[in-house]
Amino acid sequence: MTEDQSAYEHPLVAARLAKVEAMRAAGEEPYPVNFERTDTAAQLHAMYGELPPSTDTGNRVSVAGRLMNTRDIGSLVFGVLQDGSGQIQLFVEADRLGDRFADFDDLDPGDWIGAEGEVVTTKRGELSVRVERFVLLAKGLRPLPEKWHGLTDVEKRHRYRHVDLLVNEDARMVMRRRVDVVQSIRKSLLDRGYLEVETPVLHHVPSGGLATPFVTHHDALGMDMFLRIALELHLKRLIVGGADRVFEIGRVFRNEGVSPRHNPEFTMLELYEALADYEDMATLTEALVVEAAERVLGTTDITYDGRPMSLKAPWRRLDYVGAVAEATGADWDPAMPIKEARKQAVAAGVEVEDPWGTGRIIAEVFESVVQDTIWEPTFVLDFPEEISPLARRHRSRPGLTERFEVIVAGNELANAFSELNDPVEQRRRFETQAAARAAGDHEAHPMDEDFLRALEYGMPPTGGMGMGIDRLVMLLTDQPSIREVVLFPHLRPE
RNA sequence: GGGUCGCUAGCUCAACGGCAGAGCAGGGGUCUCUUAAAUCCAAGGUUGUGGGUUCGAAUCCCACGCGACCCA
Repeated sequence: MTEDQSAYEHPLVAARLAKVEAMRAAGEEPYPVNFERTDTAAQLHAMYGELPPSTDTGNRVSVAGRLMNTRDIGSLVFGVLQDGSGQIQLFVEADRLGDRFADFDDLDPGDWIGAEGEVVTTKRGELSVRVERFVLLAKGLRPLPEKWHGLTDVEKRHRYRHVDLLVNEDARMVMRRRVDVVQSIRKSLLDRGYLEVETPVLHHVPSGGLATPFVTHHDALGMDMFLRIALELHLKRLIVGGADRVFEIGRVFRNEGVSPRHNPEFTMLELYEALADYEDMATLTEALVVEAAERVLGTTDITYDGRPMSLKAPWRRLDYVGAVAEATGADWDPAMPIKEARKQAVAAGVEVEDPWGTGRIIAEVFESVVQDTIWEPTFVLDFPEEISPLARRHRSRPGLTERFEVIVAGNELANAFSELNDPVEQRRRFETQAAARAAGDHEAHPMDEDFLRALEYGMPPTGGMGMGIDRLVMLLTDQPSIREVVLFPHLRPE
């Protein structure tokens, strides 16, 4: 069945193909060009909420969708029709259909049909369309999964998402909520005067983040290019160009391992606001998440992985270095000698690599001993400069930057800075990163002269924030894996 | 990259060294009020792939493929 060549020879497919050929032989088209629908399933249910049993409404409608199941009672058949809005029962009587009744009986689960008839309720009270006429809209050649259990094999659900969506209500719910979350964020930002923009996916320098890029090649230009790992530097160019508030919701690509929390391509929101700092970004980040939860779920009290969680603002605040100090019972300072930092890290059970400075070591200790302990959304504030090459120095704390991450359920949800806008300082940071890169750190930020040139024209004080949309959707749909919230997750070919 | 587990009919699952089975779907019947309809009959398999052990392998061993989870 999985081999395309032999699929048509499979008895279950061959039987359906034979029906197609029989229809054509009888002068009927199994894949007609169109069908006029008057109502969807959801519209009918909304229109006739609570009718008593055995009601004839006198309303003649036409509906269209996939026939999911039939219950054949001799000269009476009940069908379940599923369209994009929901399901509606078809009530099919031999008396009413005449010669065509046998043809209805010949339909298979999975076939697309259009049906016309009066809206009625059955003796049991089920809202139905009492079919007077029907037409096959598209023959399904492959059998549907089992009607009760549906498709449960995770690999098949992801590989054949179209089947997953048509038989699993949960899959449809997750897709719907993802769409609603993105719409909510877009609305929240548009309402605040942000402009939605699109920036290049193909980059000359894989900049704006610390990650390994995918490399591709431009034939005509004869040069390698990189799929973007972040949206940051082009959006900042737009702030230089005079935009006050911009955002982009776009796909970024990171050439790293696949895990329940990482897909090689994922969706990022990034936004930049002139004359704002990271405190403004914190307020905005809370608002975006709260508004999405309220619009999509109607509440900020959610359950994730079996545990309750409140998304209500204000969120807890935690000092980054302070949290590491508390968790390890040792004093930490980004200015402390690397030797000492290394010793304390080892004491905390963290392995240290040679090119790392104190800031990077603190970051590793944070991820190892603090991050997993955070459940409800928490701002972790003031990151070491070494691991924050695009964030401005903290206005009062040496060695630190004005940067926070939002950690939820042990995962990074968002990352924001008061942006570094001093081009000379930015150049110095890039040079430091380039040195780390030369020393073997493949995820250090590369030099980006083109961006520096933009900064040299003057970027106003700016706040910026990036958020992982997939992770937000995971939270709001209570899904443990990113593969459940990405419609078509990465899989090796069969 | 390492470890553990999984892969049997279209789908959901049994059988765990001794004749590969069931339910649903599909085929043929009965039934005008079903909601996973009920019911009778018949059919459906290279047990992920390739080796090996054995009188005998879905089952034990090895390799490979794909996936899940954990670790790096």
